[in-house]
Amino acid sequence: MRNAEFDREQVLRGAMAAFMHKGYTKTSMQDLTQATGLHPGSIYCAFTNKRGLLIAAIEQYQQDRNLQFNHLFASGNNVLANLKSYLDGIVVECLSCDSGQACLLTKALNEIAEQDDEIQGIINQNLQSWQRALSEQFEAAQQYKKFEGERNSEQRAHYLMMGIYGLRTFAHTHPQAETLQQLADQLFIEVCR
Amino acid sequence: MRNAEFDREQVLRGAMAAFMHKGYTKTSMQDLTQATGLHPGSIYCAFTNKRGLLIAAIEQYQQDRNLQFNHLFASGNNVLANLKSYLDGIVVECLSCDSGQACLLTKALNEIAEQDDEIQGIINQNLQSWQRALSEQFEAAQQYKKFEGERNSEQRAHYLMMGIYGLRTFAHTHPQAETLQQLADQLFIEVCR
DNA sequence: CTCATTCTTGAATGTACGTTCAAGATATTA
DNA sequence: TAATATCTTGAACGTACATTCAAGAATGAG
Repeated sequence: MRNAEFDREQVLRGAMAAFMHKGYTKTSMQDLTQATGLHPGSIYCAFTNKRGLLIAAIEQYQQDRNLQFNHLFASGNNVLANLKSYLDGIVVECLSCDSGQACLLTKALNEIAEQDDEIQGIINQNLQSWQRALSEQFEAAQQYKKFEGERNSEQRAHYLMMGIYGLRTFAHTHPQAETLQQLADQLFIEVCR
Repeated sequence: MRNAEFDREQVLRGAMAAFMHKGYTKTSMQDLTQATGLHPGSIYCAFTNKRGLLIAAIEQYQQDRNLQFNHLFASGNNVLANLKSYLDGIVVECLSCDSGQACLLTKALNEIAEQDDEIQGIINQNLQSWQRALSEQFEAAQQYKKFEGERNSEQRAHYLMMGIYGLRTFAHTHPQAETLQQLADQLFIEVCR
């Protein structure tokens, strides 16, 4: 008989930002009411829990990332150039560390790992789907370039993910454009070898 | 007129384990009294704070790691073989994830980053010294093998650190020996190219 | 043995947090 | 417009936490 007043996506992006900035545990409900513009009661009505809000935020994060990913790789050809752009984008993201622009998935993974099986499972699923998407790109890339190495697409995806995880952590201690860019370039060369 | 009864190193290793397992924020004082065998009052007397205990634990961690590192690389020759062993050791460590065997430095870095400047600084210093140690090994390695690539030792150290960070995170979602070992092998090949 | 000093103990304290809920506001239906 | 259903509000609640402190125990000096 009456619709919710708030914009769910906007609320979730606010929560996302808060969780990414402070981490799950250190983000208080007060932080979240401020970040989402919702009062405690509304949050509990809509998401059950602080934990439920995190889960919903992760879902939204994944959806946003998927859209962005698909958009970037939409152009049928030039797969490797797209991959390079993708990596460069991550470097830029690491540098714009105004408010701890980490990946929500890995941030939550590092914090919750081995504590909350359900969330762990959700994150794993999302990272798996990311891995699959990367694998597909490497598969497609083979039509444009014959790789020297004898690794399959999944192994390349694994290596790239490892590199991106590492790049993000490394950026915390070395937030310099040239250093990060050089690492990303090297990573790109290596993963396409 | 009276000496402390507890063994400082033993206490700090207990605290280390607790912090690595649950993360700083989620480790309660109760956890810490259990992990260290000390009562709250003693902890506050000896380390001022929960935060002070973390700082002391990080210091101890670094000292332990340094010892281990120096021991492994003590043999004057065979630098590259040592490096390989070092990486293999990390893989093993990632797999023995009984109780979240992460690196305390990166764990704290991911959790505290941009929140506590002093701790951030301490971690940065420790990671810098690790980087220097790795650089030195690559420098020494040049006497045994001429690298193809035109990267300097510092750049190789950077890349290796990125890889190790990434490997540790990757292990959370793929705790399988062959997958991790393959990534470590690939990383070793790449960093020595 | 006695005293002085230091360390240990763990219950008590204040605070900050996640969560609840009943009253109020608003929109839709008839 | 009246009735009803739903959403919003934010103060109040219980709990769990980091921290304190005063009393007790142990050590070394004289």
